[in-house]
Amino acid sequence: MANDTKERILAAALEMFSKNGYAGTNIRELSASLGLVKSGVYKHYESKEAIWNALLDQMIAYYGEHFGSPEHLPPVPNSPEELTRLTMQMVNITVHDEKIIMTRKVLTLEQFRDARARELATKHFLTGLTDIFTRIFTGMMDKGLLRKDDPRMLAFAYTAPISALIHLCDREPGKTEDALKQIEEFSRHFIRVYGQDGGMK
Amino acid sequence: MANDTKERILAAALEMFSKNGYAGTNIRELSASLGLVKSGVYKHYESKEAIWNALLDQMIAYYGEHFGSPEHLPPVPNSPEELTRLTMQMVNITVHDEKIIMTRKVLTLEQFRDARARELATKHFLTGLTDIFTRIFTGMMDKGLLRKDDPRMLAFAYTAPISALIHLCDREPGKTEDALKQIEEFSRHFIRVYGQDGGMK
DNA sequence: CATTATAGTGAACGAAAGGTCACTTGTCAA
DNA sequence: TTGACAAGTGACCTTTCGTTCACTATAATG
Repeated sequence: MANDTKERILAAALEMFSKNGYAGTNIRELSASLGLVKSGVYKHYESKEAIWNALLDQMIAYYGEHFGSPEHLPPVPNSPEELTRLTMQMVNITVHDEKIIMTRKVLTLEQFRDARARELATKHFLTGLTDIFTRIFTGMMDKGLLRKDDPRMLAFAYTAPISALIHLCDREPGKTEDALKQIEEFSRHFIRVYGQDGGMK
Repeated sequence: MANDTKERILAAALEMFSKNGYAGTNIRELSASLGLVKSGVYKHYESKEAIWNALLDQMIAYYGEHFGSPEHLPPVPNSPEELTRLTMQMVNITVHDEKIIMTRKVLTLEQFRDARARELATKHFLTGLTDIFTRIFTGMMDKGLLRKDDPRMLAFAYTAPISALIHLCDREPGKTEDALKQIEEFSRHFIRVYGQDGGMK
Protein backbone atom coordinates (compact mmCIF):
# COMPACT_ATOMS: atom_id res chain seq x y z
CA MET A 1 0.00 0.00 0.00
CA ALA A 2 2.81 2.34 0.87
CA ASN A 3 4.45 1.86 -2.47
CA ASP A 4 1.16 2.36 -4.22
CA THR A 5 0.64 5.82 -2.73
CA LYS A 6 4.26 6.71 -3.38
CA GLU A 7 3.75 5.96 -7.05
CA ARG A 8 0.39 7.70 -7.18
CA ILE A 9 2.08 10.79 -5.80
CA LEU A 10 4.65 10.66 -8.58
CA ALA A 11 1.92 10.24 -11.18
CA ALA A 12 0.05 13.24 -9.79
CA ALA A 13 3.30 15.21 -9.64
CA LEU A 14 4.00 14.46 -13.30
CA GLU A 15 0.55 15.71 -14.18
CA MET A 16 0.80 18.92 -12.16
CA PHE A 17 4.41 19.71 -12.98
CA SER A 18 3.66 19.28 -16.68
CA LYS A 19 0.70 21.62 -16.43
CA ASN A 20 1.95 24.32 -14.10
CA GLY A 21 5.66 23.71 -13.79
CA TYR A 22 7.55 22.97 -10.61
CA ALA A 23 7.25 26.47 -9.16
CA GLY A 24 3.58 26.72 -10.12
CA THR A 25 2.65 23.48 -8.37
CA ASN A 26 1.63 23.32 -4.72
CA ILE A 27 1.46 20.34 -2.43
CA ARG A 28 -2.09 21.10 -1.29
CA GLU A 29 -3.53 20.68 -4.78
CA LEU A 30 -1.33 17.72 -5.49
CA SER A 31 -2.46 15.83 -2.41
CA ALA A 32 -6.08 16.86 -2.91
CA SER A 33 -6.01 15.29 -6.37
CA LEU A 34 -5.17 12.02 -4.61
CA GLY A 35 -7.85 12.39 -1.96
CA LEU A 36 -5.19 13.10 0.62
CA VAL A 37 -4.46 15.98 2.91
CA LYS A 38 -1.11 17.56 2.28
CA SER A 39 0.63 16.30 5.43
CA GLY A 40 -0.08 12.81 4.18
CA VAL A 41 2.25 13.39 1.27
CA TYR A 42 5.06 14.15 3.68
CA LYS A 43 4.76 10.61 5.03
CA HIS A 44 6.11 9.46 1.67
CA TYR A 45 8.41 12.26 0.56
CA GLU A 46 10.22 14.62 2.83
CA SER A 47 9.80 17.69 0.64
CA LYS A 48 8.52 19.02 -2.65
CA GLU A 49 12.04 18.83 -4.02
CA ALA A 50 12.26 15.17 -2.99
CA ILE A 51 9.16 14.48 -5.08
CA TRP A 52 10.76 16.28 -7.99
CA ASN A 53 13.95 14.28 -7.67
CA ALA A 54 12.09 10.99 -7.40
CA LEU A 55 10.07 11.88 -10.49
CA LEU A 56 13.22 12.68 -12.39
CA ASP A 57 14.78 9.40 -11.22
CA GLN A 58 11.76 7.62 -12.61
CA MET A 59 11.83 9.49 -15.92
CA ILE A 60 15.54 8.83 -16.34
CA ALA A 61 15.10 5.14 -15.52
CA TYR A 62 12.13 4.88 -17.88
CA TYR A 63 14.10 6.47 -20.68
CA GLY A 64 17.04 4.16 -20.07
CA GLU A 65 14.82 1.09 -20.14
CA HIS A 66 12.84 2.03 -23.22
CA PHE A 67 15.19 4.01 -25.42
CA GLY A 68 18.65 3.60 -23.96
CA SER A 69 19.24 -0.09 -24.58
CA PRO A 70 19.93 -1.40 -28.08
CA GLU A 71 17.58 -4.35 -27.54
CA HIS A 72 14.55 -2.09 -27.77
CA LEU A 73 15.56 -0.67 -31.11
CA PRO A 74 12.96 -0.92 -33.84
CA PRO A 75 13.81 -3.29 -36.69
CA VAL A 76 15.54 -1.93 -39.78
CA PRO A 77 12.88 -1.35 -42.47
CA ASN A 78 13.00 -3.49 -45.58
CA SER A 79 11.63 -0.83 -47.89
CA PRO A 80 11.28 2.95 -48.02
CA GLU A 81 7.55 2.66 -47.40
CA GLU A 82 8.30 0.69 -44.28
CA LEU A 83 10.43 3.52 -42.96
CA THR A 84 7.44 5.82 -43.23
CA ARG A 85 5.22 3.22 -41.61
CA LEU A 86 7.67 2.68 -38.76
CA THR A 87 8.06 6.41 -38.28
CA MET A 88 4.32 7.03 -38.16
CA GLN A 89 3.88 4.19 -35.70
CA MET A 90 6.48 5.64 -33.35
CA VAL A 91 5.19 9.18 -33.75
CA ASN A 92 1.58 8.16 -33.19
CA ILE A 93 2.47 6.61 -29.87
CA THR A 94 4.56 9.55 -28.79
CA VAL A 95 1.95 12.23 -29.56
CA HIS A 96 -1.01 10.36 -28.11
CA ASP A 97 0.41 8.75 -24.97
CA GLU A 98 -0.49 11.13 -22.14
CA LYS A 99 2.41 10.08 -19.95
CA ILE A 100 4.97 10.64 -22.68
CA ILE A 101 3.41 14.00 -23.51
CA MET A 102 3.58 15.06 -19.89
CA THR A 103 7.17 13.90 -19.64
CA ARG A 104 8.15 16.06 -22.60
CA LYS A 105 6.31 19.03 -21.16
CA VAL A 106 8.01 18.70 -17.79
CA LEU A 107 11.41 18.49 -19.44
CA THR A 108 10.55 21.53 -21.54
CA LEU A 109 9.50 23.53 -18.51
CA GLU A 110 12.36 22.58 -16.20
CA GLN A 111 15.28 22.27 -18.60
CA PHE A 112 16.74 25.65 -17.60
CA ARG A 113 16.45 25.07 -13.86
CA ASP A 114 17.59 21.50 -13.27
CA ALA A 115 20.76 19.96 -14.66
CA ARG A 116 19.34 16.44 -14.90
CA ALA A 117 16.19 17.67 -16.63
CA ARG A 118 18.41 19.55 -19.04
CA GLU A 119 20.41 16.45 -19.84
CA LEU A 120 17.35 14.29 -20.31
CA ALA A 121 15.72 16.96 -22.46
CA THR A 122 18.65 16.93 -24.85
CA LYS A 123 18.39 13.15 -25.11
CA HIS A 124 14.63 13.19 -25.58
CA PHE A 125 14.54 15.98 -28.11
CA LEU A 126 17.78 15.58 -30.00
CA THR A 127 20.50 13.03 -29.45
CA GLY A 128 18.30 10.06 -28.52
CA LEU A 129 16.30 10.25 -31.73
CA THR A 130 19.43 10.84 -33.76
CA ASP A 131 21.08 7.79 -32.21
CA ILE A 132 18.14 5.52 -32.97
CA PHE A 133 17.84 6.60 -36.58
CA THR A 134 21.58 6.54 -37.12
CA ARG A 135 21.38 2.79 -36.57
CA ILE A 136 18.30 2.44 -38.70
CA PHE A 137 19.80 4.40 -41.57
CA THR A 138 23.08 2.53 -41.33
CA GLY A 139 21.09 -0.67 -41.71
CA MET A 140 19.10 0.75 -44.62
CA MET A 141 22.26 1.82 -46.39
CA ASP A 142 23.64 -1.67 -45.97
CA LYS A 143 20.48 -3.02 -47.54
CA GLY A 144 20.79 -0.55 -50.39
CA LEU A 145 17.62 1.29 -49.46
CA LEU A 146 19.35 4.60 -48.88
CA ARG A 147 22.21 6.05 -50.80
CA LYS A 148 25.55 6.06 -49.01
CA ASP A 149 26.05 9.14 -46.91
CA ASP A 150 26.87 10.03 -43.31
CA PRO A 151 24.10 8.13 -41.49
CA ARG A 152 24.33 10.42 -38.46
CA MET A 153 23.79 13.52 -40.59
CA LEU A 154 20.82 11.86 -42.27
CA ALA A 155 19.37 10.79 -38.94
CA PHE A 156 19.65 14.36 -37.68
CA ALA A 157 18.10 15.75 -40.86
CA TYR A 158 15.27 13.23 -40.55
CA THR A 159 14.47 13.40 -36.85
CA ALA A 160 14.84 17.11 -36.13
CA PRO A 161 11.90 18.19 -38.32
CA ILE A 162 9.78 15.39 -36.88
CA SER A 163 10.77 16.44 -33.38
CA ALA A 164 9.76 20.02 -34.18
CA LEU A 165 6.29 18.85 -35.18
CA ILE A 166 5.97 16.70 -32.07
CA HIS A 167 6.67 19.82 -30.06
CA LEU A 168 3.95 21.56 -32.03
CA CYS A 169 1.51 18.82 -31.00
CA ASP A 170 2.44 19.33 -27.35
CA ARG A 171 1.99 23.08 -27.68
CA GLU A 172 -1.17 23.07 -29.78
CA PRO A 173 -2.95 19.72 -29.46
CA GLY A 174 -5.61 20.92 -31.87
CA LYS A 175 -3.05 20.77 -34.65
CA THR A 176 -2.07 17.17 -33.99
CA GLU A 177 -3.81 15.70 -37.01
CA ASP A 178 -2.29 18.29 -39.34
CA ALA A 179 1.12 17.74 -37.83
CA LEU A 180 0.87 13.98 -38.32
CA LYS A 181 0.05 14.49 -41.99
CA GLN A 182 2.98 16.85 -42.30
CA ILE A 183 5.29 14.30 -40.72
CA GLU A 184 4.14 11.63 -43.15
CA GLU A 185 4.63 13.99 -46.07
CA PHE A 186 8.05 14.88 -44.82
CA SER A 187 8.99 11.24 -44.42
CA ARG A 188 8.03 10.51 -48.03
CA HIS A 189 9.86 13.59 -49.19
CA PHE A 190 12.94 12.45 -47.30
CA ILE A 191 12.87 9.06 -48.94
CA ARG A 192 12.43 10.65 -52.35
CA VAL A 193 15.53 12.75 -51.73
CA TYR A 194 17.76 10.23 -50.00
CA GLY A 195 16.54 7.05 -51.61
CA GLN A 196 18.84 4.92 -53.66
CA ASP A 197 18.01 6.78 -56.87
CA GLY A 198 19.35 9.93 -55.27
CA GLY A 199 16.23 11.99 -55.66
CA MET A 200 16.41 12.20 -59.45
CA LYS A 201 13.08 12.38 -61.11
CA MET B 1 11.52 59.32 -16.65
CA ALA B 2 8.30 57.42 -16.14
CA ASN B 3 8.63 55.66 -19.42
CA ASP B 4 12.23 54.83 -18.67
CA THR B 5 11.37 52.96 -15.49
CA LYS B 6 8.46 51.26 -17.19
CA GLU B 7 10.80 49.88 -19.83
CA ARG B 8 13.44 48.95 -17.29
CA ILE B 9 10.81 46.94 -15.45
CA LEU B 10 9.99 45.07 -18.64
CA ALA B 11 13.67 44.40 -19.26
CA ALA B 12 14.09 43.05 -15.75
CA ALA B 13 10.91 41.01 -16.13
CA LEU B 14 12.22 39.45 -19.34
CA GLU B 15 15.39 38.50 -17.53
CA MET B 16 13.67 36.99 -14.51
CA PHE B 17 10.83 35.29 -16.38
CA SER B 18 13.35 33.69 -18.71
CA LYS B 19 15.39 32.42 -15.78
CA ASN B 20 12.71 31.33 -13.33
CA GLY B 21 9.48 31.41 -15.29
CA TYR B 22 6.45 33.49 -14.49
CA ALA B 23 5.41 31.53 -11.41
CA GLY B 24 8.98 31.37 -10.14
CA THR B 25 9.48 35.12 -10.34
CA ASN B 26 8.64 37.46 -7.48
CA ILE B 27 8.20 41.19 -7.51
CA ARG B 28 10.61 41.74 -4.62
CA GLU B 29 13.59 40.39 -6.55
CA LEU B 30 12.46 42.06 -9.72
CA SER B 31 12.25 45.51 -8.16
CA ALA B 32 15.44 44.97 -6.17
CA SER B 33 17.32 44.30 -9.41
CA LEU B 34 16.27 47.80 -10.46
CA GLY B 35 17.27 49.42 -7.18
CA LEU B 36 13.62 49.89 -6.35
CA VAL B 37 11.45 48.74 -3.50
CA LYS B 38 8.68 46.47 -4.63
CA SER B 39 5.82 48.90 -4.11
CA GLY B 40 7.54 51.20 -6.57
CA VAL B 41 6.82 48.75 -9.35
CA TYR B 42 3.11 49.08 -8.70
CA LYS B 43 3.32 52.75 -9.64
CA HIS B 44 3.95 51.58 -13.21
CA TYR B 45 2.07 48.30 -13.48
CA GLU B 46 -0.99 47.39 -11.52
CA SER B 47 -0.09 43.74 -11.07
CA LYS B 48 2.38 41.01 -11.89
CA GLU B 49 0.08 39.82 -14.61
CA ALA B 50 -0.01 43.32 -16.12
CA ILE B 51 3.78 43.20 -16.38
CA TRP B 52 3.53 39.85 -18.08
CA ASN B 53 0.97 41.11 -20.56
CA ALA B 54 2.98 44.24 -21.32
CA LEU B 55 6.07 42.10 -21.88
CA LEU B 56 4.17 39.87 -24.26
CA ASP B 57 2.82 42.92 -26.09
CA GLN B 58 6.39 44.08 -26.53
CA MET B 59 7.62 40.70 -27.72
CA ILE B 60 4.78 40.38 -30.20
CA ALA B 61 5.37 43.88 -31.51
CA TYR B 62 9.10 43.27 -31.76
CA TYR B 63 8.55 40.07 -33.70
CA GLY B 64 6.14 41.80 -36.05
CA GLU B 65 8.58 44.61 -36.73
CA HIS B 66 11.64 42.45 -37.27
CA PHE B 67 10.39 39.23 -38.79
CA GLY B 68 6.80 39.81 -39.76
CA SER B 69 7.24 42.30 -42.53
CA PRO B 70 8.62 41.30 -45.95
CA GLU B 71 10.85 44.37 -46.07
CA HIS B 72 13.15 42.91 -43.43
CA LEU B 73 13.72 39.72 -45.36
CA PRO B 74 17.33 38.83 -46.04
CA PRO B 75 18.43 38.99 -49.69
CA VAL B 76 18.26 35.85 -51.79
CA PRO B 77 21.76 34.30 -51.92
CA ASN B 78 23.57 34.26 -55.25
CA SER B 79 25.43 31.05 -54.60
CA PRO B 80 25.14 27.98 -52.37
CA GLU B 81 28.07 29.18 -50.27
CA GLU B 82 26.22 32.41 -49.71
CA LEU B 83 23.26 30.51 -48.27
CA THR B 84 25.55 29.00 -45.67
CA ARG B 85 27.06 32.39 -44.95
CA LEU B 86 23.67 34.02 -44.63
CA THR B 87 22.46 31.22 -42.40
CA MET B 88 25.48 31.42 -40.11
CA GLN B 89 25.12 35.15 -39.87
CA MET B 90 21.49 34.88 -38.79
CA VAL B 91 22.19 32.00 -36.42
CA ASN B 92 25.15 33.76 -34.85
CA ILE B 93 23.01 36.72 -33.98
CA THR B 94 20.20 34.61 -32.64
CA VAL B 95 22.35 32.44 -30.34
CA HIS B 96 24.47 35.27 -28.98
CA ASP B 97 21.98 38.10 -28.51
CA GLU B 98 20.95 37.92 -24.87
CA LYS B 99 17.58 39.53 -25.44
CA ILE B 100 16.65 37.10 -28.20
CA ILE B 101 17.82 34.17 -26.09
CA MET B 102 15.71 35.32 -23.17
CA THR B 103 12.70 35.80 -25.43
CA ARG B 104 12.97 32.22 -26.66
CA LYS B 105 13.34 30.94 -23.12
CA VAL B 106 10.28 32.82 -21.91
CA LEU B 107 8.22 31.48 -24.79
CA THR B 108 9.48 27.99 -24.06
CA LEU B 109 8.55 28.25 -20.39
CA GLU B 110 5.12 29.84 -20.81
CA GLN B 111 3.86 28.26 -24.03
CA PHE B 112 1.56 25.86 -22.17
CA ARG B 113 0.07 28.48 -19.86
CA ASP B 114 -0.59 31.51 -22.06
CA ALA B 115 -2.36 31.44 -25.41
CA ARG B 116 -0.44 34.38 -26.85
CA ALA B 117 2.88 32.95 -25.74
CA ARG B 118 1.87 29.70 -27.39
CA GLU B 119 1.07 31.43 -30.66
CA LEU B 120 4.30 33.42 -30.67
CA ALA B 121 6.28 30.32 -29.78
CA THR B 122 4.99 28.50 -32.84
CA LYS B 123 5.98 31.46 -35.01
CA HIS B 124 9.41 31.78 -33.44
CA PHE B 125 10.27 28.11 -33.49
CA LEU B 126 8.52 26.84 -36.58
CA THR B 127 6.35 28.76 -38.99
CA GLY B 128 8.28 32.04 -38.96
CA LEU B 129 11.53 30.40 -39.98
CA THR B 130 9.78 28.26 -42.56
CA ASP B 131 8.13 31.34 -44.08
CA ILE B 132 11.40 33.23 -44.39
CA PHE B 133 13.25 30.37 -46.02
CA THR B 134 10.35 29.49 -48.26
CA ARG B 135 10.89 32.87 -49.91
CA ILE B 136 14.65 32.45 -49.99
CA PHE B 137 14.44 29.00 -51.52
CA THR B 138 11.86 30.10 -54.04
CA GLY B 139 14.29 32.80 -55.10
CA MET B 140 17.17 30.36 -55.25
CA MET B 141 15.20 27.96 -57.39
CA ASP B 142 14.41 30.80 -59.77
CA LYS B 143 18.11 31.53 -60.00
CA GLY B 144 18.85 27.87 -60.64
CA LEU B 145 20.77 27.43 -57.41
CA LEU B 146 18.46 24.78 -56.01
CA ARG B 147 16.72 22.04 -57.87
CA LYS B 148 12.99 22.50 -58.35
CA ASP B 149 10.99 21.11 -55.49
CA ASP B 150 8.36 22.27 -53.02
CA PRO B 151 10.12 25.30 -51.51
CA ARG B 152 8.05 25.11 -48.34
CA MET B 153 9.04 21.51 -47.71
CA LEU B 154 12.66 22.40 -48.29
CA ALA B 155 12.41 25.39 -45.98
CA PHE B 156 10.95 23.17 -43.29
CA ALA B 157 13.60 20.52 -43.82
CA TYR B 158 16.29 23.20 -43.62
CA THR B 159 15.10 25.29 -40.70
CA ALA B 160 13.80 22.63 -38.31
CA PRO B 161 17.22 21.02 -37.69
CA ILE B 162 18.77 24.44 -37.28
CA SER B 163 16.04 25.41 -34.85
CA ALA B 164 16.67 22.24 -32.86
CA LEU B 165 20.33 23.19 -32.46
CA ILE B 166 19.42 26.73 -31.47
CA HIS B 167 17.29 25.24 -28.73
CA LEU B 168 20.30 23.18 -27.70
CA CYS B 169 22.32 26.38 -27.36
CA ASP B 170 19.64 27.85 -25.12
CA ARG B 171 19.55 24.72 -23.00
CA GLU B 172 23.30 24.08 -22.83
CA PRO B 173 25.20 27.27 -23.63
CA GLY B 174 28.49 25.41 -23.21
CA LYS B 175 27.72 23.52 -26.40
CA THR B 176 27.14 26.64 -28.49
CA GLU B 177 30.38 26.42 -30.44
CA ASP B 178 29.81 22.76 -31.26
CA ALA B 179 26.24 23.49 -32.28
CA LEU B 180 27.33 26.28 -34.59
CA LYS B 181 29.77 23.96 -36.32
CA GLN B 182 27.04 21.37 -36.65
CA ILE B 183 24.71 23.91 -38.19
CA GLU B 184 27.33 24.91 -40.72
CA GLU B 185 27.98 21.27 -41.57
CA PHE B 186 24.28 20.67 -41.94
CA SER B 187 23.90 23.69 -44.19
CA ARG B 188 26.64 22.41 -46.51
CA HIS B 189 25.13 18.94 -46.44
CA PHE B 190 21.76 20.41 -47.35
CA ILE B 191 23.23 22.23 -50.33
CA ARG B 192 25.03 19.10 -51.45
CA VAL B 193 21.73 17.24 -51.40
CA TYR B 194 19.39 19.88 -52.78
CA GLY B 195 21.80 21.76 -55.02
CA GLN B 196 21.21 21.92 -58.75
CA ASP B 197 23.29 18.78 -59.39
CA GLY B 198 20.83 16.89 -57.23
CA GLY B 199 23.31 15.57 -54.74
CA MET B 200 25.11 13.31 -57.20
CA LYS B 201 28.74 12.86 -56.48
C1' DC C 1 5.03 81.28 -5.16
C1' DA C 2 1.53 77.92 -4.58
C1' DT C 3 -0.13 73.79 -6.56
C1' DT C 4 -0.36 69.51 -8.41
C1' DA C 5 0.99 65.38 -10.55
C1' DT C 6 4.62 61.81 -10.48
C1' DA C 7 8.04 58.52 -8.70
C1' DG C 8 9.41 56.27 -4.97
C1' DT C 9 9.33 54.66 0.25
C1' DG C 10 8.28 51.65 4.08
C1' DA C 11 5.09 49.56 6.89
C1' DA C 12 1.37 46.57 6.87
C1' DC C 13 -2.09 43.08 5.18
C1' DG C 14 -4.34 38.79 3.89
C1' DA C 15 -3.65 34.77 1.37
C1' DA C 16 -1.07 30.97 0.21
C1' DA C 17 3.06 28.56 0.32
C1' DG C 18 6.13 24.54 2.32
C1' DG C 19 6.72 22.08 6.29
C1' DT C 20 6.03 20.09 11.36
C1' DC C 21 3.81 17.56 14.91
C1' DA C 22 0.84 15.25 18.11
C1' DC C 23 -2.62 12.21 17.37
C1' DT C 24 -5.79 8.43 15.35
C1' DT C 25 -6.55 4.41 12.73
C1' DG C 26 -5.80 0.07 10.66
C1' DT C 27 -2.75 -4.06 9.91
C1' DC C 28 0.14 -7.58 10.95
C1' DA C 29 3.64 -10.19 13.63
C1' DA C 30 4.94 -12.04 18.10
C1' DT D 1 -4.14 -10.05 22.92
C1' DT D 2 -0.83 -6.92 22.61
C1' DG D 3 2.75 -4.16 20.66
C1' DA D 4 4.76 -1.89 16.89
C1' DC D 5 4.67 0.35 12.86
C1' DA D 6 3.04 2.52 8.61
C1' DA D 7 -0.56 5.65 6.70
C1' DG D 8 -3.32 9.40 7.17
C1' DT D 9 -5.48 13.60 9.73
C1' DG D 10 -6.00 18.35 11.23
C1' DA D 11 -4.24 22.07 13.61
C1' DC D 12 -0.46 25.03 13.53
C1' DC D 13 4.03 27.41 12.35
C1' DT D 14 6.98 30.32 9.58
C1' DT D 15 8.00 32.41 5.44
C1' DT D 16 7.01 34.47 1.31
C1' DC D 17 3.91 36.03 -1.92
C1' DG D 18 1.18 39.82 -4.38
C1' DT D 19 -0.94 43.96 -3.23
C1' DT D 20 -2.36 48.31 -0.72
C1' DC D 21 -1.79 52.66 1.38
C1' DA D 22 -0.43 56.75 3.79
C1' DC D 23 3.38 59.41 3.20
C1' DT D 24 7.63 62.04 1.19
C1' DA D 25 10.56 64.13 -2.19
C1' DT D 26 10.92 66.19 -6.57
C1' DA D 27 10.02 68.61 -10.51
C1' DA D 28 7.02 70.67 -13.69
C1' DT D 29 2.78 73.90 -14.17
C1' DG D 30 -0.49 77.59 -13.34
